[in-house]
Order: sequence, then structure tokens, then C-alpha cells
Amino acid sequence: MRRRVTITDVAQEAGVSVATVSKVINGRDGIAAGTAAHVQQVVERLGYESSLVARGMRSQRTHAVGVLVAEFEPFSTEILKGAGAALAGTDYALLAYTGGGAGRAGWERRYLSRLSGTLIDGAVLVTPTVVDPVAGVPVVAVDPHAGPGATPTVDSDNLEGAMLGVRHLLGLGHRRIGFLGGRRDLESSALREAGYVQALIDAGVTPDPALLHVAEYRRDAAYEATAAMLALPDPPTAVFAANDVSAMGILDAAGRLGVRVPDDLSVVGFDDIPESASTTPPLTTVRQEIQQLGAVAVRLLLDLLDGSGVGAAGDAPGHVRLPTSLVVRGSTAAPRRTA
Amino acid sequence: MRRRVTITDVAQEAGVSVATVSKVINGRDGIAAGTAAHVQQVVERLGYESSLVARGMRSQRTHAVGVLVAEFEPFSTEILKGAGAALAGTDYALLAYTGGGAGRAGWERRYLSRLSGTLIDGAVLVTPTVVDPVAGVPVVAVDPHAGPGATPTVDSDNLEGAMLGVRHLLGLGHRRIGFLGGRRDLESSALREAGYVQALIDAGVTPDPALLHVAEYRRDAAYEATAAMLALPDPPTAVFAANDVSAMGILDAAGRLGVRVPDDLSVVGFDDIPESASTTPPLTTVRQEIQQLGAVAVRLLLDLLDGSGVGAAGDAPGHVRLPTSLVVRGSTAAPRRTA
DNA sequence: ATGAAAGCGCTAACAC
DNA sequence: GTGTTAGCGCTTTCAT
Repeated sequence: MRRRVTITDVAQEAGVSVATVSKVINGRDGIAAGTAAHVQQVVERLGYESSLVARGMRSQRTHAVGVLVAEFEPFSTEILKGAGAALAGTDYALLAYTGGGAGRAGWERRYLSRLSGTLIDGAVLVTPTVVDPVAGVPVVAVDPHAGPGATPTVDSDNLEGAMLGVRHLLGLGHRRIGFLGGRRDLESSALREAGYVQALIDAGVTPDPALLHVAEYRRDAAYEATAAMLALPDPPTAVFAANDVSAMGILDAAGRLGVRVPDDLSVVGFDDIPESASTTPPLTTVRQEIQQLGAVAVRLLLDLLDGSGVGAAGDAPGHVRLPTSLVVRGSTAAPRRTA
Repeated sequence: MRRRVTITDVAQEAGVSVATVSKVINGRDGIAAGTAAHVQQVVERLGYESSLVARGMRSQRTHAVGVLVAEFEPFSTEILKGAGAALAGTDYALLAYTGGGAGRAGWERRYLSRLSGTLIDGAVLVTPTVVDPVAGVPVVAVDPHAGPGATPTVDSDNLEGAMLGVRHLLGLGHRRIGFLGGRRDLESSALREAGYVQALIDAGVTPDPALLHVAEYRRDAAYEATAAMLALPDPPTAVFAANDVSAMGILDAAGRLGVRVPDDLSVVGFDDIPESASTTPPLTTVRQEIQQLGAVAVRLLLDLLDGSGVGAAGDAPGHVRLPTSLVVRGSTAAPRRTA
């Protein structure tokens, strides 16, 4: 395993100074055509490519943007696909990063501090818990923390989406509808809960606090919460989950408890991650355009980086909200007559 | 947008030298308890986190591993999920990287040169076209280029998998079965083709060169190839695609041409990416444990990095092959009597 | 116990 | 047209 070849190796091999090699690589002028050609040739032969790190350290631009995530799960990887697509054709590289302790709050600030300035020119933060502007580089947040912020933001119409999902259940005839909330710190979760409550009230149904649980967007937590709800004297005939992953937890619990979906229990999720089509039964869900979310976030970021950031499509701090839609699959049906 | 806070800022604020701050951060001893506490406090207050880049430049270890991909598509993002899961619990960070010109061959060497040594301690290369050992850091390849190599490798049993898929079609009664090959440079593609041919021969069917196309694992290329095959005087009643993405291209073409799947044409894919369950009709496919591929690759890499690399589970250059399985969904059926 | 200084690979001023 | 020098943020001897 040979050592990485450095600019010094190239310089020595070519019999010129390091500076000259640097100039050739970066296409600076003031180099004799012959020298340039020769150096170029040595570069090829040695397979040299300049270190992103050393380069970023010296110049201020690295020409790389980061997507910072707490974890690589279905939502963040969809974002990645969209971000990648939006970056294709530009000469920016894409760096997705997740460090160890994403459990602790404030991961996004620590990650940003580790990478910004020297590695990436800007970042997309996926479901950050904190969005403070002390970034050092331009930042765009996807599905961010609740509360105001100077940071440009991209999200879906969570309120309307939730209402779509719950109205679907109401339309099927359900009246006892449970809700599995997401991460308390995220605005999306709060809005989905608000949409759930609103849709019920609009339909003349009084929300029952006993049917409202928090599952943190996690499958195992959803499993537990579902078990608790189903043990109620008057259990729900349907549950609306704040995301697909927790909806899968509901399916797990129902399967274990011998509760048939959708016969005994209807389930609606949120997100429409690719995995949702292959659950048993396939999940009815509220679709977010997740890849679009990622693509838009990258475009906003690119605006911030290159185009002055002014006068582009929209002058405001940049806040884009994408529409949602209902995808009906096999996990919902009319409730059985309780007789 | 404030500047990133550096170690110098902390040192100044705390009234000590940079060296002292560095020692405190890295838990080196030889620091008065009081000083350490004070510095620690300033670190917290300023939200300082040392730059991955500067740190990696000086010390040789960065405690980050890279997953280098040509593009963020369904296969590579599944690898990422598996890699992330395998890394959870360790104190390694995960860096997924894709630069611009992945079109040109040799992207993996260039990416490696950009990142190795200073940013990542080791790398997982996803479907690399070239695997030469001139890396500078330990490398593990997933689904690599054909040919021998000193590099440890992880892949699926592509030969057996292909035979599984084709035998399924044969069992349904198909005899004219087309094949859409993948990237010529990948071993997986060659083996899937070999499995296709072998299964046909085993069943006494002579492979027809007119039914053998290359689609590069790409959806648009698959579309074209399918159109060509279906225009044949004696078109196939079934097509086996070397991956799911090209199988989707077949579905596209069939839809456009008014050919019904599976009534007029059966389709089998390879991979079982999450997206395959939600095509119309849902795709019958040969499942690879893609996340496992990623997880195993990371474990191999970690062995190389930490545990001497000797005596671990298997001393050989490290070559792991995972089993495949058939997932039957809606895109396959018995051929209609041509009568 | 603490600080000064060198150096990781590279680029940008500035000299020659 | 090319080389010398300084310095990006950090860790690590080596003095003090």
C-alpha cells in the first residue's frame, strides 16, 4: 500500500517547483506551454489528484457541498438522491456526512464546525434540531426544528398533508383514529399533529388524548405506543402515523397482536419512502416529494454560494414549501361494523 | 454569518496557548485540572469543534471512513444504510462522497486521491471500475470490476442469482427469454449473463444472440434495448434484466408500446431495491442483500484499520460472497398460448 | 504544567 | 516563466 502521491512527488519527478505544479493543475497562466505539458504528463502518470483537504485549507473554496444527517435512513437517503441530481452538471462535489454521536442534541452544529470552512462551502442540514446562524458557511435546512430562523428552509405542507391522511380515514367511516407523533423538536411533527386534530374537529369528532402518542419517528417506539393503544378498552379502528417508519412499527405490533390490517385496523403513514410499497399490506401514506426537497435545498444553497443570493427566484430568506398528496394502498379500509 | 470558531479563538478567549487547548481537547495529560476545566468551559461556550480537515492533515488518523460512489442511486444508498448501521457504535464517522466527473473511468482512483490520507482512514468503493492497490489507505470494494485484485471484495452470488431468476421464467413455461446486460466492466454483469446462459442450456434452450442486449444498468438504455427486442419477428415472451433499474426501463418500454406485463411479457429484475415493490406491476426480482453488502464491507475495512487484519474471521485477502434469493411479485406469469 | 515552533499538502503573493 | 515564502488549523516534539 503505497503512500498517497502528493504535489511534492509530482514536482520532484517533473523537476520543477511545487508552485509550478500547482499553477499547472489549476490552469493559472504564466507557465510555458512546454512545462505545462510535461507536468501534466507526470500528473497523469502518477495518478495524482490534489488533496481536497489541503486545498480547502489554503484557498477558501472547496467546491464541495455537504449534506449533514443524523443517520442514513430512508428519508435522508432520498434527500441525498435529490441533492445529487440537483448537483449533477455543476462542478460541485457532494459530501454526505454523519459522525458518531448524533444521539446528542446539537449534532448539526458540531458537524458543521468540523466540516465548514475547510471542507465544504455550504451545507444542507437534514432535520436539524437546532438551526442557529453561527455556521461559518451558508446553510439550508430541510424539515427543520420548530421556531423562527434566519436560515433558509425547505419543507412539505405538513398541515395539509396530515389533513389529507386523516380525511381519508374519516371518509372510510373511521371515528376513533389514533395518532403517533414524531420528534417533538421538529416543526413537521407539530404540524402533522395540528392537521390531525384539525381534520377531526372539522368532521365533528372530538380528539381523544388517550389516542395521541409520541413515537419519535422510530419504529420500535411506534411498536410500543401501538400496543398501548390497542390495549385500551375502546381501541382505535385506525391510526395515523407521523411518518412511514413509525407506521411500519404499527404494522409490526398489529402482526404480533393478531390484529389484522386493514380489516381490524387501518394505518396511514407519512413520507412515502420507497420501502412503504413493500410492507404487508402496502402502506397507504401521505406522500412528500422527498427527492424534490433535497433538490430544492441544494438549489437554494447554490444560489447562496454563487448567485449573490439576491434577486434570484424569491428575495425572502428563502422558504420553500412543497405540496403533499395521498397515496392509497392496502393498509386502509372501512371499519368493521362493531355491531 | 460569523467565521468558524478556531482553536486560536478558544486559546485567546481562555488566555492560554493553542497547544494547551489542543491537549485539553484530546485528553492528553500534563495539564492542570483547573486549566483543563476552564478551557473545556470556553470550548462549550464558543461551540468549538476541531476541524476534521486540519486535524487529519496533521495527525495521520481522521477516524472517518469514506464510501465512494459514482452517483447516489438506489443501490449505493442501500449500501450507505448498511455501512452506517455497521459503523454505529464505533467512533468512526461516515463520509459518503461523489465528485463531479464520475462519467469518466477511473473516478474511484481520483476520488481516493482527493480524500485519502488526509480526510479518511479507509474507503469502501461501490462498483469501482478499477481496483488498483495504489490507494494510500485500506480499501474494500463492493461489486467490483472483473479480474483479479489484491483488494478485499464483497459481492453477491451473481451466477446462482441469475440462474434463480431465469429458472423461474423457464418454470413458468417461457422459452424465448431475453437478457439485458449491465455494465460490461463489472464482474457482476458478466456473471449474471453467464448464469442466464447456463440456466437456458441446462433447460435445453439454445441462447439466441438476438435476445442479448447491453443496457449498462441504466433505465433509458434498457428502454431502447427492449423496444428493439420487441420489434423482432419472433420477440421474447420474457426478459431477464441484470438489475432492477433496467427492469424498470423494460416496464417503461412495454407501457409505451402497449405490451402488457405480465400478460404479454414477463419481466425479472436483479437487486430488489426498495423501489421495485412499487412499480406497475410490482417487480419480480432476484434479491441481493444490499445493506448487508455495505455492512460487511465496513466490517472488513474496520478489520483492516484496527485489528491488525490478521487472524480475524478469515485470513485470505478477504472475499465475501452473499447469497441471493428470488422474490416473486407481479411482473411474471406463464406465457400466453401463441396458438 | 505550559508555550514556542515545526510541519501536514497545498495555494497565493511576491520575488527573481 | 519559475521559484521562494508564508500560512490555512491543527497536533506534536521539545524547551522552559
